[in-house]
Amino acid sequence: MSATAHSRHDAYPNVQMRRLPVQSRSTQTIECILEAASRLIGMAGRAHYTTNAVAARAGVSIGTLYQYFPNKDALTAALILRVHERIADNLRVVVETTEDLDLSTALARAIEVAITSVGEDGALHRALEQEEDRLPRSDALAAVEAKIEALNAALLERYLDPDKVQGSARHTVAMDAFKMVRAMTQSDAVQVAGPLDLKERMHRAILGYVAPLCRPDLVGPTYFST
Amino acid sequence: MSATAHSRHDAYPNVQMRRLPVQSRSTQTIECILEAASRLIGMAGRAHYTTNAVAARAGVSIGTLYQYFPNKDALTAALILRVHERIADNLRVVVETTEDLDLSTALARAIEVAITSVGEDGALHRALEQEEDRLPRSDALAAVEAKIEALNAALLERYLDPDKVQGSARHTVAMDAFKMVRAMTQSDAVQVAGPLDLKERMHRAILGYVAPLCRPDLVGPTYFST
Amino acid sequence: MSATAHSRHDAYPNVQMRRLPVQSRSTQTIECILEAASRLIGMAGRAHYTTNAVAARAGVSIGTLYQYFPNKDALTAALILRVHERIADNLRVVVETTEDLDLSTALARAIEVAITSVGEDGALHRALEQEEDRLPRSDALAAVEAKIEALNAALLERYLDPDKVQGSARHTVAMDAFKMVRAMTQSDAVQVAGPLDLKERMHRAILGYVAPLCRPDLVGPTYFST
Amino acid sequence: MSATAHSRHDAYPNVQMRRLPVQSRSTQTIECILEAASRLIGMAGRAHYTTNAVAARAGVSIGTLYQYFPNKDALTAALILRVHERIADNLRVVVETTEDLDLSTALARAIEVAITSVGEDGALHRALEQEEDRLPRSDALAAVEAKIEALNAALLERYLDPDKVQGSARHTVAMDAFKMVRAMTQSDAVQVAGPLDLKERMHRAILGYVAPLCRPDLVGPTYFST
DNA sequence: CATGAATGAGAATTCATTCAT
DNA sequence: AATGAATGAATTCTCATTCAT
Repeated sequence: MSATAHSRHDAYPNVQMRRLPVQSRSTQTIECILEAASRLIGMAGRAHYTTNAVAARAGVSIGTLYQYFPNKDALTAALILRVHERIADNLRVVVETTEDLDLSTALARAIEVAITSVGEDGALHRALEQEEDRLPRSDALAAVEAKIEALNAALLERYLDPDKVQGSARHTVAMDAFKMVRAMTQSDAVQVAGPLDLKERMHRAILGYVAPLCRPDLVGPTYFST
Repeated sequence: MSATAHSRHDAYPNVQMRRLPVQSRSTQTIECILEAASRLIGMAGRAHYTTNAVAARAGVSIGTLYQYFPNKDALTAALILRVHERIADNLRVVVETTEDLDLSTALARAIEVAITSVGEDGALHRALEQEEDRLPRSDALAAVEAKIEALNAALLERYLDPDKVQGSARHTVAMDAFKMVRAMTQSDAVQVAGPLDLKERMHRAILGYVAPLCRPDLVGPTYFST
Repeated sequence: MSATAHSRHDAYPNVQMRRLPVQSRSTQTIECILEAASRLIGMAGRAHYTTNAVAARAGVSIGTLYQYFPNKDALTAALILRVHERIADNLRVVVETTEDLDLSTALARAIEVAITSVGEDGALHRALEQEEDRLPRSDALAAVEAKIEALNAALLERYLDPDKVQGSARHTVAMDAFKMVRAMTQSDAVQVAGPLDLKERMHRAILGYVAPLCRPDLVGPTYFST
Repeated sequence: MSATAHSRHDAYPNVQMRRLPVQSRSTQTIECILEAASRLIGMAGRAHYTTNAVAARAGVSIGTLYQYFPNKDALTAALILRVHERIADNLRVVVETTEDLDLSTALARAIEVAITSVGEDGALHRALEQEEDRLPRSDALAAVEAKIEALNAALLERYLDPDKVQGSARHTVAMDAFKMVRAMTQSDAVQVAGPLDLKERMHRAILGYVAPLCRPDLVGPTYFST
């Protein structure tokens, strides 16, 4: 191999897809492969995430998989992109449906969506995060991540108090909130229920961080003054 | 080769150390191995974390490594244990040195310690977290984790308001705070500096979450009332 | 795989041996592997020259092969080196034993040696020549080739007429003669016997080329004047 | 997939073309495919000579390629045949245009033609030679080779002295000369220029071999008598 | 006839683990 | 105890070939 054969430790693995799906059959095949990959990396742990296993689970031959993805990393990268696209989609919905709400209520909705979406494939998210570090950031991924950041910023934009946070710090705060949601959602603590369930705890945490930086009149009910 | 040679995918890998170090030379050898493993898993990424590489880097033969660790997972488990012990040590110091401080000041100190310690081996922490999911939780690890939880609880115990949080929820809140620290520390946002630097953002976040659950007279300065 | 996994088409494959044989057991293992590789590439054709086949034929496991050779190209390069070393050895003997002979007799001896040596592994030589083009020229190989050129030059040096060939052309002529021997020896024509057997034809060819460039008094009997 | 899908290592690969081109469009397609194959095997090295690459380069689908060639070996065989046909064509021209010249001049012309033709696709020639060993000799190829041998023989026929070479040895000598030309032309020494350029060296070599076997009155100027 | 998606045997290579010395 | 050569199952990836459309 050339560039090829065993490129597991390559500094810059090629992460682009090999063949763009033009016909509907191809699109479906690719979807099957990604779905299989998702399940394997999410359920069984990295060790079972092998290209052969993915192909088998997708019901296609290993050769077909490599027709679309030049190497395993490209498949993983496609998976990462897909997950981010779903996050962006969810965020977009949240942004659109919270335009007229106060901060507290808006956050409650955002958290609800986050919990639901991560509940579906939390293990996948955790597993992919590690891979993300190692893989080169494709343009497509960078674009989606930019969109996510923009959506996050848009979500908080209306509430942030210009006197307390300015410029890029606005984005930083928005991303902090986003990361807190991700972290708490994925954490083992998810299972814990009871008088203080995850949703309320997350609401308290995010609101506690963000509210003091926002315009008081748009915050809504908080946990402070009591 | 026997059927058991490759235990990579075994359901329950043996995670116990093979031989407890009784002599000082052994202890030193083990320390070398763990140190080498730390560096490899932390710096180069999981892909370069191989038993042969660890042995080479530790300056011992692969046979010697297997003298002390029955398999790779046992080595990884030892690494995880070690990291947790360090966290516990750090926490203990924080607990002891914040006994008489108000919540705000105590958290500031805790955050400082966390940032420093993770700054030293953050990549290691991230990499190990994934392994942790897969490996069986050894008694030793469970004990250290219990200690960490206890220390966290102790840290907040004095401040939490019994009217607002009761029973096990106290632990949950403490661990939430701990996890928020871990998550924010390890996140890429670390690099961001400026008017709102990481330390202050973390302080805001944790305090925002915890303060409303505490006795107001012990909280100290917050970001709310402004 | 790192740079590794499948490097078949790499522009610059690593061709160095991985571990130099220090113990006698290792030396023997390497020798076995090279011998097996020789036979496979020589007898069966490139298609059967696979690392697994080589290991099997050498009676070692595939892992052992890769302990010494980082990839297939390195094995091939070692083979090429070995073949050239043998050529150099043969040449050295010829040079030493023809010091006092006339050109015609010296060439006859050289041709005899060449026919014998190539007769042993002519197919190997042909197969390796192609690989040689593709592989990077290691320092070791360059050194042996330089030695071969020097020996060839030394062989002819005494006979060449300074008035007819000067400077580097002397080397060129020597190498031409050498290549003619190689080419004719390896050619299918080898089988042809009869009134004009291979040995005589080669003698005629080389002598016909070289003699006119040599000092007449040192040439000895030729085929011309008749 | 059927057991016969991979015929790579078959003892006797089918080397016949599947469909004789009767229409001009087919002829053109075949020509495109062969041209693409030529370039790939010649320029990029055997490793890039794959059926898919050939089809892509030829601008046809892989299915179309297999319409005309039952397998890869058949394509290679067609390539070999084509190269030999070109050699035969060149030889024919040389024979026809040297009828009335003396040996020395005729050889000079032949060498010139050889250098030119090999200069065009020398790498291709070298690469194909190896394949030739492995593939079964088709009737068509045997015929062209016979024609080449006949042309070579014809080229020398007039000059050879019946007293010095008889019968089949005449052919042997002719082919020796031909092979020497091929070998020297393809060798690395090609690049060397200077007082003794390739053309002169080849002339010296062939003439040195052949002239002593020829009728002195037809030889022309040689390098001997000096 | 042409297309190109799909196939899968097989090749290269890695790495956890064993065991003779 | 320590060493490190040897092992081989498992993994990634290629490419000749088929066949439904």
